[in-house]
Amino acid sequence: MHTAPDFPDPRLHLADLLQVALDSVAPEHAAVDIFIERPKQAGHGDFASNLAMQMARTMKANPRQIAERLVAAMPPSQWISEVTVAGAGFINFTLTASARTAVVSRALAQGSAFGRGADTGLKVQVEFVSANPTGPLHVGHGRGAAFGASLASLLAFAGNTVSREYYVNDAGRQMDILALSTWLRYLELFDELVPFPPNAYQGGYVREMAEQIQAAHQDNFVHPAAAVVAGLPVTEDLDEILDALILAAKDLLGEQWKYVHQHVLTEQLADCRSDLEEFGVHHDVWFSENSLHDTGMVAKAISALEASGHLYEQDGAKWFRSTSFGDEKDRVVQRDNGAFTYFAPDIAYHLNKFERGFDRVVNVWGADHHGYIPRVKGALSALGIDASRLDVTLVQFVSLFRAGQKASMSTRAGEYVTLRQLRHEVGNDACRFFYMLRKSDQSLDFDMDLATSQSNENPVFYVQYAHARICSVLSQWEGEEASLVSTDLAPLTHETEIALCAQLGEFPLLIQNAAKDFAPHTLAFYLKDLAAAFHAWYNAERVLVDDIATRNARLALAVATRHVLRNGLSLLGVSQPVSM
RNA sequence: GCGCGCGUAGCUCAAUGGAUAGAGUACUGGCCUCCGAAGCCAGGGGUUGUGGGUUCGAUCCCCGCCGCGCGCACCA
Repeated sequence: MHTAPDFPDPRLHLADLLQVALDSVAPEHAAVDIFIERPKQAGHGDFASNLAMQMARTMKANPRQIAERLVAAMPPSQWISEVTVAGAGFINFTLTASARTAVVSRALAQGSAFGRGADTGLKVQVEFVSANPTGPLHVGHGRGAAFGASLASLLAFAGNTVSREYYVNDAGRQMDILALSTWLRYLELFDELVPFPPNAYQGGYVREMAEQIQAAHQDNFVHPAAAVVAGLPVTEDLDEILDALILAAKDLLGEQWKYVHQHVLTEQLADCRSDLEEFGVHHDVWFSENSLHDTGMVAKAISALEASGHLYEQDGAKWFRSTSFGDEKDRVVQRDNGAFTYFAPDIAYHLNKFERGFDRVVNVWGADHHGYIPRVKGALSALGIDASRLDVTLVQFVSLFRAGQKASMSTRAGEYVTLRQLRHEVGNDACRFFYMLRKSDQSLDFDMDLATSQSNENPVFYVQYAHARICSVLSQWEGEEASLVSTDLAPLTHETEIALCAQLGEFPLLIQNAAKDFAPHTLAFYLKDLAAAFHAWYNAERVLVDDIATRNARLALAVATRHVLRNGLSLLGVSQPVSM
C-alpha cells in the first residue's frame, strides 16, 4: 500500500506556512487574517493568497516585493510543488499530486461524516414556518419550510446542537375568524343562511370542517340565522361586522364555541404537520402561543419590562419605549381594556427562548415582517439579553406563475396554490431543490409550467443523475467499497480528476461558510458544480478499466464523490436515488 | 413621505473587496460498436440600473438619483 501520510486541509496548511513567514518578515502584522482562496483561473495554481496586497497598505511597500519576501521566508513543505508571485502581488501555490488527491482518502475514511464541523458546543434554535393554522400552507410557506429545514440541517452539520421549532399562533383574532367561518358554513348545511362575510375564510377546507362537525354532532350547534344577525351593527366597516359576528357566535354557543375553536385548530394543525412531514420538514417543538398566556409568561414578561422601567402609560394603555432601542415608534403592549396586544406574547416567547438555554436563536420570517425586528430585539435588550444572539433571516415572497399568468395568493379568499398541490405536481425533490436555488433575500418566481412539463431540465435531476451513475458503476464493479480506503491515488492525473478532487476538497469549508452566512443556497449551487465536475470526468475517463491500480483509484474517487453528493443532498432534504 | 430589501447575459439566477464577472436556459455546431446521452465538448452573447466617493483593486463598502417589492395599527 502507498498510503500517504495524513494531509490536513490545504488551506490550514498553507495558512500555517504563511503565518511562519509573516512572523519573520513583518512581526507587527502577525495578527492579520490570512486568507487562502481558490483561483478561478487555471494557471494560477491550486490556491492563492492576497496577503501581500493586504499588507501593502500599512507597510507602504510594493505588494510584489512583500510577496517575494514572504515566499522566501516560508518553510519548505512536502505538499507544495511550486510557489510563485503573480499579478498585483498574489502568492500562488501549486500542490503536489498526492496533496491534490488526499481529499479522496479523507472522504472515504469519514464517509457520512465528511464535511461535518467540530462540535461548537452551541445550542441553536431555528424557528421557521410558524404560519397561522387558519388554512393549508401555500407556496410561500413552502419556501420558508425548505429554507428553514435546510438551514437547520446545515447548522447541525456544521457542529451546532439544533432545535427546530414551530410557533403556533393559536390565540388571537385570526383563529376566531376561522372558527366563525366554519360555524357559518355549518349553519348553511342546515339552511340557516347568514350572509358569509367577504373577509372571513372562503376556502373549501372550511366547508369540509363544517361537514366534519355536522357528522360528529349533527344539529347540536345550530342556532337560527336570525339570532346570529340580530344584534349586528349597521356599518360599512367589514371588520366591525366580523367582530360582532364572533361575539354573537360566542354568546350563542357558550362552551360549544370552545369546541368549534379547538376543532378547527386541531384540524388545521394536523394538516399542516402532515404536509410538512411529507415534505421532509420536521419540527422538534410545536410551541403554543396560548401556553404563554396560560402559564402567565406574558404577564411575567410585561412586568419584567415594567420593573426595568421600559414601560409607560398613556391614554390608558401600556407602552414599551422601543424607540430607546432604535425602533421608529413606541409600541403598545397592553390596551386600556387590559388585553395584551399581539406584541406582548411575542416578547414573552423570545424571552422564553433564551430562558430555555439557547445560545443563539434564529427566526426565519417572511419579508413582510421585517418591520418587527427592531421592537423584538429592543424588547430583548430591555430584558437584559444581548439582542445580537437573535438572528432574523427574512425570506422574500414567492410568485407563482401558471400558463404565463401570475397566480393569486390571497389566503383569506382561499384562492391560492397550496404547498401540497405544488409538491404533488412538481415532486418533493424538485421543490426542495428549486426553493434553494436562490438566496433567501431574493424574491422567487416559481414557474410551474417549467417545473412540471419540463421537469427533466430541473437541476435537481442533474445532481441526482451523478449519484445514480456512480451507483450504477459500483454495482457493475461488484467489489467491496471498504477495500478502497487505502487505495493508491497516484493514477489520478487527468485534469478532470484533479478538478473533481479540488471540488470535493471545498466541501468542508463550504459547509462552514454556508452555516455562518445562513446561506443554504450556496450548498445547492455547490452540488450543481460538483455534479458538473463529475459528469465532465465521467465522460472523459472510463472507471472500470482493466488496469487494477487505475481502476481502484478511479473507483475511490467515485465513492468519495458519492459521499459528498449524499451528505449534501440529505442536508437539503433531497433524496439520493440509486437509479432513476 | 419615512424605513428595510432588491436591480448582473434575451430569460431564470450565482459570484467571503481580488487576477479575463460565471452557471442554467434559449440559439449554433460537434460527441454513444465503449461503465446510464436526464450526459459531455465548443461558440456567440455584459458600460453589473445610474452618477459620485473610499481602495493598489469595487457586482460587493459609503452617499445621491431612478425603478421594483415589502412594511409603516391599541390586526395576527
